Amino acid sequence: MATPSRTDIAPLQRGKHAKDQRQRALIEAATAVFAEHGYDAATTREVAERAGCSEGLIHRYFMGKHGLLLAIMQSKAAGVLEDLGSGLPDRDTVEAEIEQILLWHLTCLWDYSDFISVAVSRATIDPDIGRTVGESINKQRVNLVLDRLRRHREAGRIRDNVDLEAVAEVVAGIGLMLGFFSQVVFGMDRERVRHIAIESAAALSRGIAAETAVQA
Amino acid sequence: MATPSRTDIAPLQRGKHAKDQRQRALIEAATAVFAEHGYDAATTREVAERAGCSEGLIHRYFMGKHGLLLAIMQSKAAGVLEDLGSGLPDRDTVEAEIEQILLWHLTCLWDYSDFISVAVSRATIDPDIGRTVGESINKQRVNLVLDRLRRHREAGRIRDNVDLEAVAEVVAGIGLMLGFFSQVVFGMDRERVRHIAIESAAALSRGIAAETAVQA
Amino acid sequence: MATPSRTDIAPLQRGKHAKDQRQRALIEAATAVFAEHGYDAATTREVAERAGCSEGLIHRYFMGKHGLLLAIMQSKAAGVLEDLGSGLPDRDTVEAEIEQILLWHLTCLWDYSDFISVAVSRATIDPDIGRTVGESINKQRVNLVLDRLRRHREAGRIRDNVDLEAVAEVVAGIGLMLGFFSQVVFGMDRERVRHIAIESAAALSRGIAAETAVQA
Amino acid sequence: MATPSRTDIAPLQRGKHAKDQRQRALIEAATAVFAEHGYDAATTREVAERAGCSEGLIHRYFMGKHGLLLAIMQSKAAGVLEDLGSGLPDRDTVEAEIEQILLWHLTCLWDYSDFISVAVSRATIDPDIGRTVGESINKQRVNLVLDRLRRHREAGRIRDNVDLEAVAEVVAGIGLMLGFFSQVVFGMDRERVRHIAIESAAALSRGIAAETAVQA
DNA sequence: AATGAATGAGGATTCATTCAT
DNA sequence: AATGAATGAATCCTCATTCAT
Repeated sequence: MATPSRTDIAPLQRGKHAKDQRQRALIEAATAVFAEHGYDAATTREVAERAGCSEGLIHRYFMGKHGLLLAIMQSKAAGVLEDLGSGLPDRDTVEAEIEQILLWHLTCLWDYSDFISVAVSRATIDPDIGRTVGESINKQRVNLVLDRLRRHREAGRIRDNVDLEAVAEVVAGIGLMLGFFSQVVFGMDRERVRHIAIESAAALSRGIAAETAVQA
Repeated sequence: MATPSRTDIAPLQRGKHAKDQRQRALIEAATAVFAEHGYDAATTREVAERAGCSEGLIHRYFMGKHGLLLAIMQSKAAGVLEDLGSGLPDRDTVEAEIEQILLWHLTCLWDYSDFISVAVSRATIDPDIGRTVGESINKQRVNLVLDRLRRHREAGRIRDNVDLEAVAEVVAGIGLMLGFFSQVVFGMDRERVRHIAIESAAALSRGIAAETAVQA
Repeated sequence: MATPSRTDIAPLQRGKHAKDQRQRALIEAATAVFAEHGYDAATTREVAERAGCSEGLIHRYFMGKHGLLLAIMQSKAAGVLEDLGSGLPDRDTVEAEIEQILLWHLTCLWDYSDFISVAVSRATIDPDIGRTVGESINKQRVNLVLDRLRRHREAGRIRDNVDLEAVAEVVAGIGLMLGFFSQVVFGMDRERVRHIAIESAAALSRGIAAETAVQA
Repeated sequence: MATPSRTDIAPLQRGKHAKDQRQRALIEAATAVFAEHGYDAATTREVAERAGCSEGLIHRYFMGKHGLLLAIMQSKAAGVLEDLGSGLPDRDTVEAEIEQILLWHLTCLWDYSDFISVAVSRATIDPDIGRTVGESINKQRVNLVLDRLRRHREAGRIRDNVDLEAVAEVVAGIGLMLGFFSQVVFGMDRERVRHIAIESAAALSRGIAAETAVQA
């Protein structure tokens, strides 16, 4: 999946935008290697080898191993949120909306599982990473969910006495749990996870639906 | 020569169950140190120092650093589940039940945050740990939730068409999210987390409640 | 002395003697950087930066870092001896002669302290440098002193039984000691050093003066 | 050459005072290696190999390469001064006194040439070393010379108008010049150096002798 | 002719593990 | 049974040098 289409054979060209390409390759390789062995146990040598360039470049480009980790976080966090923002159409019911959000997490976090692994395993140790994960990734995800729920509330589909922010937090949390832990960490069957997502979307949406809606 | 006979203060006595005591001290120290720096970056030297004994013992008792990690997992996983099993009385309503479960997670995972940090950050890297976390900790937690929900279903308080196992999975997931990530990793205000737990218990219980219950 | 007269801003002109200028800049920069960090610890990058050109030029012009060191030695050794040869007028008394030589050392070695630092610290390690320092710098310095003393001997101002070469060696040695070690390395007060130079010139000249001279 | 008399064959014993022995061996080896290649170019690996122990010990004992350098300075500086302080009997004439001092330098600095090389080549670069060399080694040497000259002044053998401290500085300087630079760096014939020392002792002592003494 | 990007060999240092006491 | 001294493998990083532009 990484670097899917290299048109030419030669991986290392001298000039031009080869630099960007190599930085990208380094980030991809590092994401994989860090996810596999853990950041500390991963070696810059393996990263460089897998990226097809010399170790020195890691230090030239990213000012060391830790800089590379930071670069991963920035680059990937942006990627995740971009993916999340686009391609989720508005839904007519709260249930469909939540279901869509959860299913999106299943797909996206599966694709980004290496990155999430690295982020999660570093979040408690490295303050920088912790902040990035907490603020950039989690908060923005919650906000996105919140925006979507607000539309439904305004349409009168959500009870008045529900704390919408709390619900958004929970939905985002369930997304992370199912998308990352259940699927990736615990290796649960993906169909089963999908089912759980749909079930919980149903339960939760029923739980917050406006009372008239329930009766209808 | 070192500390030959300390009658009172001495944490290290010669005979008896001094061995158990030292093992315990080592496990406690290692939990803290591993949580602080991460398993790989943590040094056996610091662990030994904080436990007040020599590095060599780590190898004698646990057959190395990794063995110590395993010992932590076993020892602490048992502790968490034991805490969970006891002291949670049956509740009369589904909402109270779920709320109680979530609030328990908040307390317990806070107390065990070091252990959870270590477990979570190693789960994706170390297959042994991954299995322990997945099967011992997560599965048993889900089962415990499931048992409690079953009682309510049998009492007719839960809809027939709800997949109870899925709900148990979600409840346990929310517990982990709020108890560990929100509280510990993201440093969210604990009162706020508590509020979210209560809100989501309410929403979820409403969502799975038997229809008559809703009308009532 | 460095960057003697750049009339315009542009340091890098294309044609002409821009090459000489850059070589000179490189040598000046290298002298300073080598003196500051020591030859081995100094980096070609810093040299190039300070000279305002690219690292590659060091290899094109001097065939590498060591070639640059050699170029420094040649260039600066010539400079020192040139300064020494000129501008020291003949003196009427042995004392004035020796005093003048010593005081010249004080001035000149102060100006060239970077170069002397490099030369001295490499002399014992690098055979090439050792030879340059020993033969080019020291021997020629001694010879110059010797020439001047010979004039005084021929004028009957120096005892017959004095080994003039030995005295020349010692005078040159004192010059180096006071001019470099006392002033530069030990950071002794320059006025104090000057006083010592004058005192020792007096003592030494008395010690080698023809006996009649003493009685006079 | 170093460590000439190890009584037993086994170089590495486990317990007891093997530690002191290994520290000594490390210092000796490092002195040689640093003198040969220069501090920066010298490798801890070669030091360890030549000392017959592992690189790790350098860091355990001396907290790194630089600590080893410091240890050399302390250890050897003490050695030089100890050698200097003892075994120089009082002399009856100023000439004999100065001659003895200079000849002692020739012997001692020859024996310690590796150490002096290291000290001199680092003195201008490393502030710590510069201070040690300047204050511990040079100042104390000058003071020792000064003490001896004072005895002769009190005995009326030295002119009143001579600045004794200046003379001491010069004598110590000549000692370093001849003992280290002439002998070691420039590789001058040792007999020739000896001759120069004697000549300069004669000249200098005549130059500072009390006037009556000259007439006598 | 000059640049600056890339290399790769090599170095100090760290640390889990072993072993003699 | 416990210590702590010693090891040596392995790591991140630096930097002189080369090369394509």
